[in-house]
This record gives sequence, C-alpha cells and structure tokens, in this order.
Amino acid sequence: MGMDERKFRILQAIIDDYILTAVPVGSRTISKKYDMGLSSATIRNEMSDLEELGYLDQPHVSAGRIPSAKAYRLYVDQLLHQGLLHSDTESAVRAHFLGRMRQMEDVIDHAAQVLSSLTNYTAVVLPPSGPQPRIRTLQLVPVSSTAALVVIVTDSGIVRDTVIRVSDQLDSDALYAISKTLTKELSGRTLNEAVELLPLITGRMQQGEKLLQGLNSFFQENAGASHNHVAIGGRSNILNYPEYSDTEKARSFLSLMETRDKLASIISQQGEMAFTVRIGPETGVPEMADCSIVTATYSTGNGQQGTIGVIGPTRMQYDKVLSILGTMGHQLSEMFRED
Amino acid sequence: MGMDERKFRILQAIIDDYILTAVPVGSRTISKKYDMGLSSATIRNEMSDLEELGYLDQPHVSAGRIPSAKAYRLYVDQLLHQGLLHSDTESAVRAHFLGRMRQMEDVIDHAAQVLSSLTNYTAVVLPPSGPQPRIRTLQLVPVSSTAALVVIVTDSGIVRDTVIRVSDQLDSDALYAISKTLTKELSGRTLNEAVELLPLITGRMQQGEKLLQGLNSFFQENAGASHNHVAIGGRSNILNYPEYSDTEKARSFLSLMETRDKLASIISQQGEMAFTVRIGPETGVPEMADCSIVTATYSTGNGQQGTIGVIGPTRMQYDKVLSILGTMGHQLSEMFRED
DNA sequence: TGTTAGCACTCACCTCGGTCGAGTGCTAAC
DNA sequence: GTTAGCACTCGACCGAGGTGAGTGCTAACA
Repeated sequence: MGMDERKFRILQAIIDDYILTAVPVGSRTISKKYDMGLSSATIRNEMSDLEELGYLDQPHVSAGRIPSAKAYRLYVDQLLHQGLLHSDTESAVRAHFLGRMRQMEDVIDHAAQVLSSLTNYTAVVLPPSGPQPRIRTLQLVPVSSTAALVVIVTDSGIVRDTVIRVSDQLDSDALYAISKTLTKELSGRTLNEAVELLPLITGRMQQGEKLLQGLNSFFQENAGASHNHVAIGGRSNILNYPEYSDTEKARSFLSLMETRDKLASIISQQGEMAFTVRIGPETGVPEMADCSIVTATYSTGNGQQGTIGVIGPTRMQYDKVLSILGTMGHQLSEMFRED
Repeated sequence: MGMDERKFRILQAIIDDYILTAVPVGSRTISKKYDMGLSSATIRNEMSDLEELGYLDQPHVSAGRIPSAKAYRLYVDQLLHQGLLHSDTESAVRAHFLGRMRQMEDVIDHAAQVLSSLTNYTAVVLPPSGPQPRIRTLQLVPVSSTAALVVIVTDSGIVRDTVIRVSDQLDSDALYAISKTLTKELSGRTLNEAVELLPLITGRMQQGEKLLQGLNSFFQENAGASHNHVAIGGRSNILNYPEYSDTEKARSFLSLMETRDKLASIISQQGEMAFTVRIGPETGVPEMADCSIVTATYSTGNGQQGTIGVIGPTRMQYDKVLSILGTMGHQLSEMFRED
C-alpha cells in the first residue's frame, strides 16, 4: 500500500479543512464538502490507510482525524515545489510599505507589524547579520563637556551609537579631528579588527585613555552576535486559535515571546535556503510542540542576511504564509539594497 | 452607622486576603486567619455594614465578599498618606540597575523589564516629555556620498537621528562646517523654533535645498508629541491572574498592549502628582474594567517628566507596587540627572 | 448594648448517569 | 473496487443530586 494520487488529494482536503476549522475532520465532511466523487465509506477506507501510513492521527476512536506533523511536512514540501506567490498578496504587502522608513529598527518593527496583520499569526523579524559589517565612518559628536556620542556607520547602515565619557579638554573641533583620524585608520575594517587596532591608534594621541575604554567596550558589544533588536508583531494573535485557549499554554508561549534572545536563536535560520518550515516537534522547543515556524530570508546590499518568520499553530495556512513571507522578503531586500 | 476603626481593620484584612487569593473572602476566614479577637458572627455583622456602605460587593448571596473599587480607593489613599518605601524594595531595584546603561530607550526598556519582574504585573514606561527640549548640538555625519546622518543632541539627551539625502558635493569637512554653523544658530532653540529658523539659515548656504527639506521634516516629526517609544514589560503577566483566565478578556487586554500610542495616552499622567492610582472604571477604558493602573513620575535634569506605570487586576498589591514605583522613579530621575 | 452561638437557607461547584450525535470499522451487496 | 447499512465507540452536553462555604436572623449571654 503506497501513497497514490487519490490518497494525496484526500489528505490535502483534510489538511485544508482542518486548517480552517481546527476541528477533527470526518469522512463524511470530505466526501460532501470537497466534491471528490467518492462516498464517505471509500474515504473512510483511504483515511484508515493514511493513518496507518502516519499521515493522520485520531484523537480518539470516533472523532475524525487530524493531520500529523508528517502530513504537514508533505503538504509544505509540495507547496515549496510549486510557485506560490498570489499576486494579490504581493500588492497587499506593497501597500503596507508606503511612507518613508527611516532606520533599520523602524523598518524591521514595521515589517513585523505588517507581517502579523497580514497573516494573523505572530511574526518575528531579525535584523540582518552575517559577514562582519565593515566600518565606513566613525564620528564623535559632543554631548556635554565630558561626554560624546560615538556614531559608527557601516557598509550595511548605521550600527549603533552610544555615549561615552571623554576628557573635558576635548571640544567639538578636537573631537572632529579625532574622528577623522579614526575613520581613516579604521575604515574598511570589521569591528573585531577595530578592537585590535584601537590601542595602537589611541596610543599615539594625548587624550586617549578614556576614549579607548569607551570605544573598546562599545566595539566589543556590537561585534558580538547582533541579535540586539528583534521585532515581534501580533503576539496576541496566537490567542485567536483554539489550540491556545488553554491559558497555561498561552502563558508559556507568550513569555517565550518576551525573551528576545531566546526567540532570536529559535528563529534564526541555519542554512541558506529561501524558506524553512519547522512543524511541531521539529522546532525543538517544548513550548512550541504544537506550533509551526515558517521563516524566510532577506538580504542587504552587502550580503548580510536577515530572517523573517511567522509562528502559528501547526494547522497554519502554509500556502498563504509562504506567499506572504516570500513577498515580504523581496520587499525588504529591495528596501535595504537601495540604501 | 459610620466607618469606625474596627470596620476599617476588617476591611483591610478582607482586601489583603482577596489580593492574595482572588477568592471571595468569608467572615470565618477573617476571624480565624487575621486574629481579630472577634467571632465570625461579629465580623459578619460588620461586613454587612461595610457592604451597605459600598465597600464590599457580594458576587452572589453565599459567596463571601470582594472589595469594591471604593474599598481599593480608600485602601490606596491610606497607603499614600503614610510612608511606604520598604527598604528591601529599594535595594532590589538598585540591584537590577547595575551595569552601564546606554541610551534613553535602553534605559526605559530596561526599567519596564525590571518593573514587571519585581511586581509580577504588566509594566509600562514612558520616556520623558514636557517642556520642549532645546537643541544643544547638531551634527551631520557622512553615510554615503549622497546621504548623511543627522544627530541632534538636546539638553535632555539624544533625541533622534535620521538619514537624509544631501548634495553629493558635500564631503565630510563640508558637512562638519555646516554642522558648526547650524549648531551655532540653533543651539538653545526648541525644535519648533528651529523649524522656523531653518530656511533663514540654509538660505545663506549654497547646497541648502536638499538639506533644508530633510532637516525640516526631521524636526517636524520630532517636535510633535514624543511618545515614540513606549516600553512595555511583562505583557503576559496578566495571565497569571485568574480574572484573566477568560481568553477573550486576555485577548482584548493583550491587543490593547500592542497599540503603543493608545497605551501611552492611557498611561500618561495629567497632573503633577507623585502617584496616580486609577481603579477599575476610573481608568476610563472598557478593556480595563477590572484592572487598576498605578503610575508615578520621574524627571530629568531639565524638568522634563516621564511616567512609569503598572497595570494589574484591581486586587493589586498596592502597597508593594507603590513602593516599587516610588523607588524606581527616584532611580530613574537620578539616572537621567547625572547625564 | 455589644458579642456570640446556633440554625436554616442559599447557591456555586462537583460528580454522576443518561442521552445525543458524529464518526468509525466491518460486512455484505453491487 | 465501491457503496450502503449497521453496530459500536466515545466525547459533548444536560440535568439531578449532593456538598460545603458562607450568609442572615434570632436568641442567649456578659
């Protein structure tokens, strides 16, 4: 007994129905609603086979069937092998991106918002990361007599700025001179390289010590994994779905959503694939035993990669989500490219 | 029949117990657990009086009593008239603030985090606002050949930075020269004043047009209400409490938490008081009919004011919350002062 | 006059048994 | 190979009865 065409069509109908209703689906439903030209009894036989093959689960003996993780996997792989961009999705995403966007963080916040409102699931957007960004410009801006703001511009946009203490003998012009020196010496370097070079450069300057300290810790902080800012949208969307009407489950899910770095490591994609779909146990996170995570990547002009993802119940509308993620990924890539 | 000392003690016991258990409290509980030296029958009589006075509600005839909003109000007013800083609270807050903090946004994010974890309720922190901040320094940092980052430092810290387009004939030195001019002319002005002055200044420069456009829209955006960044911590804490085990209620609460500006306007404090406590209907927000909102203010060195707040069920641990908010407010004020 | 013990009464909550209906598996007929 | 029919299973729903926490009232007591 193998998996033939007809079995597959039936399985697909079951998945579609279950995704919409969250109710175990019975043979009669399929034969009536999906117009297969088969009676419920026949469907029943096929469903029995599908269960034996591991594609269906039966919560209890007389409750209809629900798709297993394996079924979703099959379904998704199928989706991935065919083109999936609905054209109306494309325009919906575009419409949401009107209006000027400013900084990276605004962009990814906005993206998460849009993604969640389009899908009705929880959305996560990770900022670009990848090959170490290289310093383009470094500038010190006076804040008070003893403090300055360090702004580093990298080839992938502004990384970060922070206030550091400086000697009070440095006025605006002196800071500008230092900025020029530092930019000249560090331009084209990665942050890690900068950490090493820094003592050599500041050693040659008079007012170097305080500066060195401040810059050093700043570089080191930012050289590490840059999952600083994770944007999350539609946290409470998960409560739309009956699988999370159990408060305890909702709680653990939502508090997972609050620990950004944990979330980032769950979402962040390993390989180079355009899409990743992890279903139920495949997520590797107990709190998400009956969630699926779908992610896509986008890239910036200089080859850095970011991830966007959607988290929802296993009975997720995979086709729609994949399509939206695809569009959104393109949109983001384009947006970062033109900077 | 008035409100005497004994009635008040009984009411207090009822509130305390209800805050801890969320279960309607009966006369027997009070007489046994709170050691009043009175029998349950006596307590019963008093409770009956308290109900008539409007301090207690009875969900149904044989279910014990729960405190009314009026009772919480009395209880809170009482708290406010006595010193309330537990010394251990103070040190707990301090301990959480170790480690260097960087920018305003980091600080308030962190504050929200700490506040929610100390109280186990949902915490909200609004950034300082108030008298228009005045420009201290303005600097343009080159980003690419046609774009520059504008950084404005105000007397209350960094306001914002954004990337604007500039003529491609402006190199780093030219930008610096412009920065110096702009700083000289605009220093001490508010953003609104700057919007007016800008054309006059840039009119005298060659490359003014593009710059003017960019700076103008930047100023205008930031001159408006600066509730840009609202920090929220412990969103899902509300699910700890049985009054929100109803999923529908939790949903509406949580989605309210996602609309930052709405939230900001709810939280933001009108008067000049150190503390505000709004109980149940006093919040004026239907979604929060059985929530209380407690807020406190902090202030920056230059007289700007920010708000910190905690949202929880009406049976909130007011004493603890007020105490923590007080400490946190001081801590934040101090932190912003020394900048 | 205030306090207390006792008692009848109320009502949410739990449990239990019964019914209902969706859905299955099996068998026999087409 | 497909379908109709039927017995069977089991969760969901409903209503009845029991339980217990808590009240109000009354009468007795200090």
